[in-house]
Amino acid sequence: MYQNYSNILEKVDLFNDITFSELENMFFCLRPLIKEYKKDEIIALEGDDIKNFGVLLQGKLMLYKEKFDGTRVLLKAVYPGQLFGEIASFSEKRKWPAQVQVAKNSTVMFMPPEKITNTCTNLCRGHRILTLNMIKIISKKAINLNKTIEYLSVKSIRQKIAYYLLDQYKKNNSKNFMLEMNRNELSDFLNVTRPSLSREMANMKKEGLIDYHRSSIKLLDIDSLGSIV
Amino acid sequence: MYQNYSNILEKVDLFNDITFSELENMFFCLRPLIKEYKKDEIIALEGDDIKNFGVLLQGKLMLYKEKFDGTRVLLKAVYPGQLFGEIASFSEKRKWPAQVQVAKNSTVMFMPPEKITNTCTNLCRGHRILTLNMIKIISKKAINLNKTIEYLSVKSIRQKIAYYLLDQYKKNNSKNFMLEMNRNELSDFLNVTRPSLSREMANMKKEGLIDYHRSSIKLLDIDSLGSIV
DNA sequence: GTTAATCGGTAACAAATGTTACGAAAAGGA
DNA sequence: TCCTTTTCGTAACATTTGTTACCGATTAAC
Repeated sequence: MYQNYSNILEKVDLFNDITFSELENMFFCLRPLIKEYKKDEIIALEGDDIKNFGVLLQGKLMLYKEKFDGTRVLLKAVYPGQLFGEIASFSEKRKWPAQVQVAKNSTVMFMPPEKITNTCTNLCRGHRILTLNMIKIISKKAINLNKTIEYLSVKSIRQKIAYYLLDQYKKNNSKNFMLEMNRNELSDFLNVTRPSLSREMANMKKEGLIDYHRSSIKLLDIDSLGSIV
Repeated sequence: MYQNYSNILEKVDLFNDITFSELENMFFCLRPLIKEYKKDEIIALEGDDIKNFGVLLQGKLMLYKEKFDGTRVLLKAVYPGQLFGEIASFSEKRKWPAQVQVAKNSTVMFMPPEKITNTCTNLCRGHRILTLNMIKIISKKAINLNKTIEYLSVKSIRQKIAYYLLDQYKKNNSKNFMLEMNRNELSDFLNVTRPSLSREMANMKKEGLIDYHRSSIKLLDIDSLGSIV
């Protein structure tokens, strides 16, 4: 019954280094629940009790945070292979921290967190790796959160831009690269308004720190960019 | 040999729900390394390879982040019972993310992360709980990081204040409470300057939202505070 | 009790950022 | 190709926040 999903299951980080046949055996023990959802369905509401964490096999989900006035804010999208709710499911409170809504028809695998932490009686290799993978996944999320905090703690727009561009520079290993986001998304990510972002980028261009046209960026003075940060 | 530390070991979250005698047995397998440090010693530099994560048994440590210009910023303090470096030790890169320096003469227990994830041959109860505790600890850190991000994403000072005060309100379960931080620390936490914080608090006092004197706070209009957030 | 150090409030001014609006360039569709 | 929509740059102005400086209140040290 899991055969249909074999190619997706291979891409799930939680199942890294576990062969499909191993996995099939483990599922007898893990007993994951597989559910199909239609677009716009709501999987969980913020504050609901969380029993299982989810693994998205197919489709796309959106996480929304409810604000006081009833409006909601998009937190992030979940793509196939990714987990959601796993951090909350291991926490004390065990409440969904955000609303989960289906953006495209989706297939979700649900698993109780206890199955990750309780080793099964026959001490299988797969189970041990599962635990290790889970720790890695959560650690990685924590590291990414740290990164986000670094961006947000920076005060001036110029610093944010420099910070971001130097990160991209390291990532691309080149002074010329394309931005992965458009101006709107970037301004959102840096938590500033688009015109303010554009203005500051224009200033930096004037001063000869960078050059750009639309998404294509050229870093002209790495040292000065570094000293801004 | 671990007897000296028994009262401290009981307070370490990583060892929750594990009795001291169980722990002593486990240490034969875990083989933790216990080291003493003098004030001002440097335990690790940012970027160093990380082999073990640490558990602070006694003393106080400071984590510093190096900036481009050589200056460093205090990230946070580590107190007895807390872990440090555990997230990085489970990540791909395995580098120390910050400099670790001794603030007060300290005793540190180091443990290799593999010992947490590899169940030992005799499948002891303690080991399973250790893994569970570690997942809980990392999850909790991730949740706290999320909280910090929420504070930082808020744009206006007034929103930050409202956000913070409502959090404290929930925590204390009363409209009257004492702030746990002085103005300097609070302004630092909210990532604004002290005079700006004071000014905005004064405005909110004028408008009848809150009342305060020094550290003692009284929330006068919860609904309005809520609608600010 | 006296003195010094720290903490918090406040105000004037400077600087940074947001707001709003508009137009040109680019991209996408029919 | 032409039209529409989106994206981006830009400018004037409003608002918010930071900076600097000073003073009184509180606390700690002697």
